[in-house]
Amino acid sequence: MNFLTVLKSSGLTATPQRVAVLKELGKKTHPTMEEIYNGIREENPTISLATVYKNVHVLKENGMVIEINIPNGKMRYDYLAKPHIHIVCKSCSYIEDMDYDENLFKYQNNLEKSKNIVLDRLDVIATVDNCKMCK
Amino acid sequence: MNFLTVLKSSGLTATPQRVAVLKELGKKTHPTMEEIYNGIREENPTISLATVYKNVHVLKENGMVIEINIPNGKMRYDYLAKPHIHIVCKSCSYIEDMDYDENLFKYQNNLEKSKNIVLDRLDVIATVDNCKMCK
DNA sequence: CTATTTGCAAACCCTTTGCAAAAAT
DNA sequence: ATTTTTGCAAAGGGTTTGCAAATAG
Repeated sequence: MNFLTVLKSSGLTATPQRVAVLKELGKKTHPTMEEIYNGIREENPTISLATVYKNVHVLKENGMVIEINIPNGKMRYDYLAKPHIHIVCKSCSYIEDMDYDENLFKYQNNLEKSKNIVLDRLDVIATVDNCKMCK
Repeated sequence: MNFLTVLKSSGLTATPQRVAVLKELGKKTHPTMEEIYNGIREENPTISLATVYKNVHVLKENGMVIEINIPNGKMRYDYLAKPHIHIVCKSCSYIEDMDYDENLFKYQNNLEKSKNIVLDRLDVIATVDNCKMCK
């Protein structure tokens, strides 16, 4: 997967910093801004945090990245996700991805029909008190 | 509904400020901290914003209030809600409540069974680009 | 050559905290 | 009398912004 090409074909300016942000988002799952920043700095120590913020937002506005709003936590970002839900552990903040299932699609369809609206997104965050990743 | 009694029967200290916060949350739907604060100040001009924050968190920890994490917006709070989802307009931030339906209950049950977990909450936020409240 | 992006530092906004005085039980 | 809460002001933490220099197209 060529991140530079992905950017150009979306009509975005392909600076090394922007490529690095996209690459970093393709690497980790659900990183915070700080994690993206620190990840990039290993190879590109001169990038600034402000540039990471600006680029993540550009990618978000262009539909390449989604924002995950975790209760009691920092904002997290996800690259090119097909619709899925997030299971968040309240103890350790570990995030697990889960696919949509038939019932969720039905729910969305019923909602759109009954209210005569088109949903932009349907974000589902399930929280659990503990998970298998907890110490 | 007697808010003072509600507090005492939960074992909480019933200060006038805490009663006022609970009363305000019972009045408005999905207020922000600032809106709760300003609402209370009409009748109780000496309350401080810090006190509102502290009390909302006490109420949240005692299960009387839930937190609604809207994309690109301020945190909002909701009094004693039976499970429902929120439809948020991206243009004007208007929030509409919707009941769970059968499919959503099925989704939650399947999820809990298939992963052998018990969910603390299942938060669903649907976003739309425009709504009937938009100017 | 023009438009966009970068990086820095400062500003911003919401939220939390420390602490002494006040109030609740 | 003891414990909890209040209110203030200061600090904190994440995010955004203004702007001149650098880079992309």
